[in-house]
Amino acid sequence: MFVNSIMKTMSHPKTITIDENVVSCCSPLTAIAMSEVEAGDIAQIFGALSDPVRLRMLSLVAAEGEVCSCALEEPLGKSQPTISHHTRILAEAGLIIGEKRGRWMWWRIVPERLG
Amino acid sequence: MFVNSIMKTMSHPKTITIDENVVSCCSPLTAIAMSEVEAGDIAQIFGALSDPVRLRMLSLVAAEGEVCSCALEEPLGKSQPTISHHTRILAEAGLIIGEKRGRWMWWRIVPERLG
DNA sequence: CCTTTAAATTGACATTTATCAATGAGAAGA
DNA sequence: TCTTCTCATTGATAAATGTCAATTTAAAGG
Repeated sequence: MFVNSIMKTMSHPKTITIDENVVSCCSPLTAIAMSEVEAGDIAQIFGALSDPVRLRMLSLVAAEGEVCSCALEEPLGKSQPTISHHTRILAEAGLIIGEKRGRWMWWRIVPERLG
Repeated sequence: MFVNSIMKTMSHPKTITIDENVVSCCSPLTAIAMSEVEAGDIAQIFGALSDPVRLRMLSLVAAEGEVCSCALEEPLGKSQPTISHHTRILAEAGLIIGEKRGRWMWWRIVPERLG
């Protein structure tokens, strides 16, 4: 239910029709793993989503539509530098985008990424 | 494109109709963040997916249908204890399931989780 | 039993990560 | 210009993570 989309980037199942009795468990695999580069790219996105504070942050930004950095400190119970740290990680993963207006930094989700 | 499914577990956007001029950027948010418990649960799943080795491992298991632990060492270039470590994390996140047959541990994906 | 084999566990270590206090940089207003 | 305010950056620290060598556990087969 959760990870549907990611698996589409992986190779498709292959039905192996070789005689099961002959193939020992440790014979080389017929499939080739996802490339290291691709795996690293995708892992970065999942890494951004692997922290509870960032998930709650995302849920707030998604619910509000647009949120100022300073408004996130109180509901998340984290210091200003920590909020800045997490917004940066989400932004670097392309999940949110920020716009500075005057003194304030406004964040919103990137819909193509978080649909 | 990647994270569609997760966002459905987050609160829905609310249209705020309060006078924009009055609301300063740091007034309290109207939305409530995802609970810490829920965020922790989801973060665990994303955490399992946030490592390149585990993503490549998943791609191999998905492609082969069923893979023995020992068959993963060579294509992933990791030691036996490291493979065991990663299969355990994927299994604890409910993404794969293992079955011991004789000496061998066979892994397959949990389709309801990775569909 | 004893040996062999596959996997899990333990212990150690280097790297990464989350956090905050302190400081720096840029914008707005008096 | 001077002060205030918001955010970013730096530095420090504790905790978590990925990795492997060594050991233990468990299953098969003499």
